[in-house]
Amino acid sequence: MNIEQYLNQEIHKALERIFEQEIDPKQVQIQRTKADFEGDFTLVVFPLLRLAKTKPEDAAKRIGDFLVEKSVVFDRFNVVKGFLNLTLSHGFWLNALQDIVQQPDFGFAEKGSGKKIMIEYSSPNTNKPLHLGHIRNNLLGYAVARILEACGNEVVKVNLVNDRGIHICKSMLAWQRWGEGKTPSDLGVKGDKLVGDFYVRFDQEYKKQIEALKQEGKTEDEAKDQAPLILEAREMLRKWEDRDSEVMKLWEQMNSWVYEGFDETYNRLGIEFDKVYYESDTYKKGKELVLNHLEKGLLKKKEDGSVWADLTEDKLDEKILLRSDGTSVYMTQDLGTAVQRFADYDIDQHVYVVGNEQDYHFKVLSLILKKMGYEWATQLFHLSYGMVELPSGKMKSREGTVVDADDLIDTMISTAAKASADSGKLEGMSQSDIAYVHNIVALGALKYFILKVDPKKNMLFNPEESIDFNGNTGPFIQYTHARIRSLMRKADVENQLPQFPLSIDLQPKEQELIQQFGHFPNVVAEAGKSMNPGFVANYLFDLVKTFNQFYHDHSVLNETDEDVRNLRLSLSWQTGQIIKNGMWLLGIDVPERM
RNA sequence: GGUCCCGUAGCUCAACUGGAUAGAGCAACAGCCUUCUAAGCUGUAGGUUCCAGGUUCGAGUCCUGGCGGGAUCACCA
Repeated sequence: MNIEQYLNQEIHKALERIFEQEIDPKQVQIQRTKADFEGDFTLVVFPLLRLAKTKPEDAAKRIGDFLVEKSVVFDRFNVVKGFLNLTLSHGFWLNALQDIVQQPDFGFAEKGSGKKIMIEYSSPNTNKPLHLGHIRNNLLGYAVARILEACGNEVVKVNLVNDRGIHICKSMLAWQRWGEGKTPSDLGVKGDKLVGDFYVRFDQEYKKQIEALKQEGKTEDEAKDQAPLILEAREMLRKWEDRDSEVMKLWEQMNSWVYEGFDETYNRLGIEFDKVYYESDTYKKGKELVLNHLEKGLLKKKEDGSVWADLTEDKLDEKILLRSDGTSVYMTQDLGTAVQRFADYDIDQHVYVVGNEQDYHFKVLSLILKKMGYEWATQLFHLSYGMVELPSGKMKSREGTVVDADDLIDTMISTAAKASADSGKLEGMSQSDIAYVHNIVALGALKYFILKVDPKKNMLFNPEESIDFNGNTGPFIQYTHARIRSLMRKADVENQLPQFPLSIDLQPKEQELIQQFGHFPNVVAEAGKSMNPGFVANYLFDLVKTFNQFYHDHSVLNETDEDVRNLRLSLSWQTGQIIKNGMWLLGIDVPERM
């Protein structure tokens, strides 16, 4: 139990005694007191006026008198309008710190107390390298997975790779024709880049053919439909579906190149999966499910043989589930995999990290499953996130404005290296240690920059200005951690913390720090509930600011009063622990030095 | 056009989900390196929270209607 929960409980009990009746916990609103007012926590008395039947000020005073008189926790109070500002005793704060220090993993709920949750994220196409949009997806998915885990849930992280379809055939065909048999290692490029390049090549050649056909008098649509390249690509897809051995071989080879490239990028980003699904294995799933429900009369078949779900009574359109040739569409696959995953893994919830352009898709998905009678249909959660926009607008591959994930990471690392060299703080360290620090600082900057923004909002990314290392940034938080670790080394208390006495005066900023320590579990819970890592990011920034403000003016090592010195060392150590834990939730490493 | 999301300082974002005088960081200006790491700290300046109504003790937050931006409404995935 953290500080806020404890106070809530105590005050709730007191209120029931004062008003001699049961009180809805929702009416007990306790918040941290605003900086401009005296006090630590504030009780909002407006919701209680119906019980008190007096003016707000009088009710607040009555409650304040009672609390201060009956409990040693509350030292004094003041009343401003309907706000009861309570100041807690020093003893309470010191006890709270004592409790917090004794819980090494504090903020993290006990394992096994929660639900089993599957989270799907990343989900790339194999014909394009990862770009900035994927980075937001990957970072969000990974951070949310860790936060859910910290909230006591068992989490299964999965990736669904789109490795089939006409777009893959385009890359394959282009490579076959113009690739001269050269592999990624022959050319010295990443596999995913190579395949992406041939996808682009296909498109270029395809356009030339379309132009040529238009010169011959065909319409745009006819030209698009009849160009030799597209016909060949379709033929290749047919062969793929017939498991033609030559096509399969090519497909497997080119995919393996892509996966190698993806894995490298995932590694650099520091993200991972418990299981990878491939659409080539799952794309037929769902057909049987649809046919079953067709028999039951839930779905209907049109004259041409296509199967539809009628959602008009839910104010949505009709949705096709099987084409007239009997094949599955995207929705059908997702229906099938959802049913299978809930059965195979016995999960309670399923989170999909997918961009907001698919809001409609997921709305329909859970609606259809609900109509099919699956109780867990309401437990599908679409973690919908906004676009990453550039100063020039949206990323468009045709205009070459796509920000490539690997290029971006490279840029970040060289920027971090330069900033680091300018400061000269890493002198004397080995090259590999220095490279390690540059790497985690660069990625810390990138990850924090993206995660601090509310997922559902579109966000702006300016690659030219790159990312700051000052202010509300990952490196600022990492830097504070490095300084705290340095302090611990110099004080020689790394492994055992000194005990501090329980009778010592606390400075306001010291109380504020302890308050923030106690708030951390709430932040983690809130981040889990709303699947918003931004809560954690912004909390860490607040904490670090408070720490820096205070410690800039107070030397710990030169402190002669041993009690004060021990207390401040403890507060520093604790701040370092929370930074480490909090950044871990975001998937960001913290260095010992930087 | 229907539906969904967004609109907060010059810029990028917060605001503990209905609480007090809307806060940070960039950028600008003025200070602080004999002081545990200056990737830091302290100040100054910057606001009709898109507009208009409504709900109530209280609205950036909730409801209605506008305006602006984005997404989506495929036998693509």
